[in-house]
Amino acid sequence: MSARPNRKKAAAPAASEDIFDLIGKSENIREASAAMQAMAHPLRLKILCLVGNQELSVLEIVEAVGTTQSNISQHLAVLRDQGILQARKEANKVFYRIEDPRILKIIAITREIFCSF
Amino acid sequence: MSARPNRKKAAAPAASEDIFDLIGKSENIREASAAMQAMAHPLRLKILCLVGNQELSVLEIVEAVGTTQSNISQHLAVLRDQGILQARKEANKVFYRIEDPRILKIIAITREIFCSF
DNA sequence: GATTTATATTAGTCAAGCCTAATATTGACG
DNA sequence: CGTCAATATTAGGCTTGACTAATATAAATC
Repeated sequence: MSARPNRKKAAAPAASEDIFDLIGKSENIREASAAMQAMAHPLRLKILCLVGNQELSVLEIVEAVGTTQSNISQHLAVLRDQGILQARKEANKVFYRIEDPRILKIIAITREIFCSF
Repeated sequence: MSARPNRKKAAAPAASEDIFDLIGKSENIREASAAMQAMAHPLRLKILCLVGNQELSVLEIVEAVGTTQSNISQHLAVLRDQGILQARKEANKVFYRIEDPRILKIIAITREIFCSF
């Protein structure tokens, strides 16, 4: 077991810019990175798992997640600004949901991978 | 359009601990969060996309990604410590690969979602 | 219109993450 | 054994992120 198994072609082109055309534009990387970074925080991930395909008010999220209202509000803002969560205001309350099916898919797979059920 | 559409049951149990049994143990959240956080950095995401299901040496990664060797080495260490990348040393060189099919799946889906091809 | 309820915003502090530069390790080869 | 090549590690400064506490907005209710 010393002969470098499983090696495919190296994909190391002369100009280092070419790589972007193979693995995606750097813009794509930025975008994906930003979205993942927004989702990766433990509280925000908990919020996303909690919301799922429902629609929850801020208060419900605060009570379920268990931290300050201010803290939750700031995390919701991050997710909202990234376009991951959508907000709907009704009278006094604001309801959050995940509109983008791609986000739902990512969360579903994350669950599938990291949770036992 | 004012009557709160798409609302399912609120999933807001009395004891706030119960939530963990519904959306996953807090341990799962931590684990998933850590893995996502490791993958979310733009350079690290680029590394992961570049490696894919190949096996690349550090030098190849450095040249393709385009930053300092030290910088790459540190990012590789983060991914290695998280168990996302596996290293194999052969003589002078170290080859990195993604062993876990779950990680490959996440990357594939991330690509599918954020890249146009 | 004053108070209460629900949410958002701001400011300040503290910790964490990232990059650069320099140095250390490890193996190959003369 | 000394040098080169490949990779890893450490230290330093700097920027960013997160939480707390306090304050602001906005709508409902009395």
